[in-house]
Amino acid sequence: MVAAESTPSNLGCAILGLLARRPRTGYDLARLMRIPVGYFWTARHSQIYPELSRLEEAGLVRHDVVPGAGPRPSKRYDITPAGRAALRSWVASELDPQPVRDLATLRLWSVWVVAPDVARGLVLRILQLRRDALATYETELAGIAEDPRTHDPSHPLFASALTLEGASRSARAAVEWCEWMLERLPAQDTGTAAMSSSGAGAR
Amino acid sequence: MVAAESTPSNLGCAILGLLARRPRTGYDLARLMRIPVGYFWTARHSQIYPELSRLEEAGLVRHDVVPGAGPRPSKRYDITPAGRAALRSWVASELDPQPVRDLATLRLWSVWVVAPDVARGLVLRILQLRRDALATYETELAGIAEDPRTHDPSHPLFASALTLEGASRSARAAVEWCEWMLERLPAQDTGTAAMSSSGAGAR
DNA sequence: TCTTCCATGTAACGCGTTACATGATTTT
DNA sequence: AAAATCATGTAACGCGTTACATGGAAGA
Repeated sequence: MVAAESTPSNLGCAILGLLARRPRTGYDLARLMRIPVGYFWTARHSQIYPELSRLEEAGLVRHDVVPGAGPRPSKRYDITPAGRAALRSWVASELDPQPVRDLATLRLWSVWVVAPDVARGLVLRILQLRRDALATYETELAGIAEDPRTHDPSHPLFASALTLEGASRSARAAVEWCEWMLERLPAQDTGTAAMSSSGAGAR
Repeated sequence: MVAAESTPSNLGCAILGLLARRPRTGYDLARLMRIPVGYFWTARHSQIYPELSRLEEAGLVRHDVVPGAGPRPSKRYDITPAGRAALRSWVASELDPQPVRDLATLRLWSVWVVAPDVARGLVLRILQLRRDALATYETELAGIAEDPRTHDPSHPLFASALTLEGASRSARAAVEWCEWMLERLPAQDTGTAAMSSSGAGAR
């Protein structure tokens, strides 16, 4: 009844989701969109500032100016009741299947064109990336797991625990997959001789 | 030495990866970029046709005209030796960590703002999508698993089996995660009475 | 007769990345 | 003295999606 009611973009809803937890400056939001929201959705500050303007124009957020934090006055954004309603409606709305975009797997699709040791190098690199990611998620999950509020479905920590658990399981599955692939890609037993100078190993 | 040697885009390399397996028309490529390459990388025909022109200009693919297949003459594309070299070089090149973009998890991040039964509905929907995906991958994997060439690292089927195995494991992890979430989101025990007509179950 | 499949392209638009631009405070 | 952090914005460019455009053959 009040505003235009057009559902904001996914980015807009990501921002609303952060502001529903607590008020933030644009700079804060940009940092949080790397960690921890960046574990499943990323955005740069160059996207965030214009989006905040749009959300404000739609009446979903508002801001006041806090002079303290930075050198110049910062804008501290907060979600409005209309914004909260838009967020709820978005969470409950129909979810369509989403296209996947996974460069690592795309490369593996063509891994048959390279020598087995090069293939092994690629898999080892993917394994390293996934292990690093897994460690990050597990550390963060450990930091909140003790908190009993992770069991309260109406508390933000509940949702944080769910998403971190999902990220962990996904990364762990990827790590196991990489190890499975390495079993199928035996390290070169260097034939007979004449191969010691190769340089085939690392990049 | 021959051409400009600028690495083609990811889309270009995806196309080269398909053409390295066998010659195809643009239409064929568009279909394959839905299934099975679409399981980890998607592209529409409106992207593919211009990209084929760019690849041809760079000398990485060439085409001949086959009058048979369609109503108008079709262009049958094939990879050139330079294209094969570019593909090999891309597969072996340094792989950086890639941003994830997962709308389902983004929604779950804000799931604490909705009522538990709405949250359950979202998780059930995600579960359904992942189960469907898992069934697709497993069917396709079963279709090639018997073939001994899936064990030959220089055969395309080897790479197909790797990627399908990864997609399966990822989907299975997601299914198990959804089931884990459902345990934490008990179905509403409907208080006392007056709830028999709910319809809370299916979508 | 209508829809689907084969087959190829172009145009408009939106989202996301990279780079440009400025500048004070705090840490190294 | 230099670099990183806090803090906010704009501009250019590229990739991806949706829609526009055409049209013959085969099946429902």
